[in-house]
Amino acid sequence: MKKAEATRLNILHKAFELIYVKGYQTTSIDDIIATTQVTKGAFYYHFKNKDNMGLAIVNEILKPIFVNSFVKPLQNEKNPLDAIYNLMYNLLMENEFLKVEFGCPAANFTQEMTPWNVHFSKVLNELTKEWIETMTYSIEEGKKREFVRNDVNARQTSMFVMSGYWGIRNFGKLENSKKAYLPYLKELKNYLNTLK
Amino acid sequence: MKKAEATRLNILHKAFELIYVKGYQTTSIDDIIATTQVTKGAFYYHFKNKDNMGLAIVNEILKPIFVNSFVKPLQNEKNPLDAIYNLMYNLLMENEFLKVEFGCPAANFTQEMTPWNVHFSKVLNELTKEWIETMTYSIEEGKKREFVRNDVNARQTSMFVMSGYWGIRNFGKLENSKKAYLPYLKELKNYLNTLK
DNA sequence: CATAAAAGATACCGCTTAGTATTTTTGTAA
DNA sequence: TTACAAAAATACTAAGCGGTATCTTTTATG
Repeated sequence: MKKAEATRLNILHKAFELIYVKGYQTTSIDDIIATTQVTKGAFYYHFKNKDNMGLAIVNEILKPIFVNSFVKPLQNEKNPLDAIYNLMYNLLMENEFLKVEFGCPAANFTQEMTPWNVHFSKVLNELTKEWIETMTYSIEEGKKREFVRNDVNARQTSMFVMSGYWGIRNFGKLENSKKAYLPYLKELKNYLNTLK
Repeated sequence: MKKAEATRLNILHKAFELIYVKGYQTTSIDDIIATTQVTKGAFYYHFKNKDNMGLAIVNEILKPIFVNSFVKPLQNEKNPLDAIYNLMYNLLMENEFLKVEFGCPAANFTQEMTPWNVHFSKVLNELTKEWIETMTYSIEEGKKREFVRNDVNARQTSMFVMSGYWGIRNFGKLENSKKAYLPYLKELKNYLNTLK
């Protein structure tokens, strides 16, 4: 990897961390260049402006993480209900990258940027759509293999599950404790069992 | 009502609207005094600083709305499952105050302020706790009247329901359409039916 | 090794921010 | 009417913001 590319990625990674912790609007470019040890000239060599960098973060950092952690675990799994529960358990309880006190990066971005910048909304919407679609497909396949009742509406279920995840992330943030996740996970299991 | 008190409340109401639409951090005091037609001197006569005003908004504006719209509809209802569904339907589809494109004010505040100001977290936590508690009690009562299965965990269910609500609000914001609410509501109904 | 372009450093600009200090107006009770 | 405090207006500050212009260093290539 070229040095310039390394500098760029370094900015993206560090900035993403800062934004995940502090929020986008309250993370200043001066904050970013201070923690990356990169000067303003270097920053503006690589990015046209702040939003340009923000979009790069979503596309180049958040998206791959999302696909790897949220989408892939649902693919090529035989029993979708187990896969969904395991995914949620993993994301909430075990994932070392996602921290309870900072919530869900995608949800954070959505809430903060949606009123301001349509480009963010667009990309984030594509991201969530991919998740919903994958989960929906996974449930449909599960029906064929008789892991899931035939009268279950796959898309409806996917949206219901995703909503719960986003919501409990926000609640965990408020409580600042993973304990808040446990009753949610238990009830998620109950709910998923009713779909068998 | 004294004129001074009217000025104060006017600031709180207008500021709340602005913050609901734009977010707390990105709503400046200059924005607020511009839309309220109140001068900076008047603003700082009534509030020590911005966060002081923010807390007053949560306590004096958000809290009463929350109790009226979220908590009261669950009280003195015989069938908690119907009450919960009707509440959610009402909040998402009919409530004239809550707008799909701006999400849930309480959730917005939570996400934005939790990393910064513990006072906000505390008040917001009390708010949600009140909701959870009311819903939990309502379900417990429903058990006694045989509207709800006896093996249902009331608190677990409440947290599950609340999470879904917060999550779908964020999703609605992203999609910018109430259509996103419909599959959620359908599946919520399915879920609630399994608790009978 | 020369050279040019890529990459990065430095200083600064115009503007906005939250907050303060000071003055002026308004309401009310004696 | 006067006295005085409550309420509001005005002008200002210091710091922070995103962004630009300009200069210097590094790197790749003939």
